[in-house]
Amino acid sequence: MPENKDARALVSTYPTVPLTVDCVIFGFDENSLKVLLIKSDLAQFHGKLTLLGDNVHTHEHLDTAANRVLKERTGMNDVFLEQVHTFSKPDRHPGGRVVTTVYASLLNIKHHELIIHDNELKWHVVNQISEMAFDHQPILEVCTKWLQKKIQEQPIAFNLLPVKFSLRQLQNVYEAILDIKLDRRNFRKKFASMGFLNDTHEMETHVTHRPGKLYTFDFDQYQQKKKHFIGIDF
Amino acid sequence: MPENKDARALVSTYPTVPLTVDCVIFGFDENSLKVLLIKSDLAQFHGKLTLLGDNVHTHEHLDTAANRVLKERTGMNDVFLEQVHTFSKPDRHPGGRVVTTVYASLLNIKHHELIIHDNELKWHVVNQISEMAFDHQPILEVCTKWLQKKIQEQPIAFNLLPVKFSLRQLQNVYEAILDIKLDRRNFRKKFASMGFLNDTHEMETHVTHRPGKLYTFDFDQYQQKKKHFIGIDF
DNA sequence: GCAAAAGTGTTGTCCTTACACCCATGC
DNA sequence: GCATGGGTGTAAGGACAACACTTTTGC
Repeated sequence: MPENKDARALVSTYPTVPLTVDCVIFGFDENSLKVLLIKSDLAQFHGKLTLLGDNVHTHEHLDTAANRVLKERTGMNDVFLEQVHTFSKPDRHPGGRVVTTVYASLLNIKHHELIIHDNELKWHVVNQISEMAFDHQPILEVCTKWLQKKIQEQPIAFNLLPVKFSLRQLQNVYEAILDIKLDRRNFRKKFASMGFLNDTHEMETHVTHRPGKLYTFDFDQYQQKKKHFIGIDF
Repeated sequence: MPENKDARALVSTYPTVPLTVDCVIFGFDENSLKVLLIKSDLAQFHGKLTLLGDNVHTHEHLDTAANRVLKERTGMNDVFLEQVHTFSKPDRHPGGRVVTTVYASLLNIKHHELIIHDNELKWHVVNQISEMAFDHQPILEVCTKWLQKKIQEQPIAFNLLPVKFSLRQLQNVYEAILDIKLDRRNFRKKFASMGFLNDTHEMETHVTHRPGKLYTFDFDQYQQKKKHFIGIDF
């Protein structure tokens, strides 16, 4: 039988835990997938790399906290920010029990020159990162896998590119993130047939080869045409 | 410059929050998707339906907590349990700030007769649930969408069925969860061509029509053959 | 004129879809 | 024998994979 408990009294019996958010901010430059990292403050991790994180305020929504961290650490408003997973191994933090919810964000490196350099904030090539503080290395791996799946299902690769981009740049994003080679002709046909790319009638400039056309992504078209049923496939 | 902070001192400055886990336990019976729910203890929600939840212990991994809740509430060990999302709206709980991490689980109703009936633990047809306590209604919607995506990508529909099942039962699972009609012949061809079904050479019994063959799902075959690259498609 | 990448089409294969008839069982 | 769902094949269309040559630019 329900005991008609008082909510506030009940919650006051719950143990409490420090919460943090960590942001995995992906960027793309020089044909490599990069991630924005800082160096740890903590003595235990003497200068090891960490994700951009901070504790969550007492009455703060985690989404809000992630946006706040992104802004505090980089000065930027979010381009795209999504909750990926919550990590809770009891000994994951040397300072005691801390649960962290991880968000991922994608942005264009060139559009967001780094102005804040606290804790040596810098872009790092994802597959050249050797060692990180806390459990941030496995967290980054989870987020990279998340990104690999995501770019195949949703048009978020465009967030990594300038507003106007060439098909080669787009293909580079896919090849770098998925770590595969794609056939150029088939790749172009695929995107042409989708109908989400607008020809700007502009061309690349200052390239040492034949310039390619520049396109923009037509988000409205995508919203109208996007699929809702994919098909059973595993 | 890093300040070489002490980890424990740093964490002690973080605000702390009560954490819970909630389990969305899906089952399938009488051609309907069902979910296991209890009635709320709380005065505010006088008998409204809630997910199976509990607070997280001080040094407990969230995965462990979810498994514990599943066992405490139903007496069962998990069939399949996966973290879906963490919900943190500051006012989501009338007792004050509570953050909850939601896990989803799928199991076969017939294999797990309910022995515990605390808080009127019962199966409810998912699309006939009118009102729930807390934010559990939107949480359930998120999990239902998660399930719709998941059954198209991974062979988890089998967790909802007996070990030996007919193709009709399998198709019913897909049709009920995705809320679509599928062509019977194409459905059968699809699964036949996958090669993950083993013919048991047994038949349905006590059915009022021609009995269908019974199959088992070959998990080893699946592990060997499963795809790793799906293809760009959005 | 040379290097480097852009641009372009066809063919075969496979997967998906649409669709209709006979069969085995319980009653 | 009748109602109910089981079991089966084929043809057309669409998507994907493989593959080579010409064009444009900077230097």
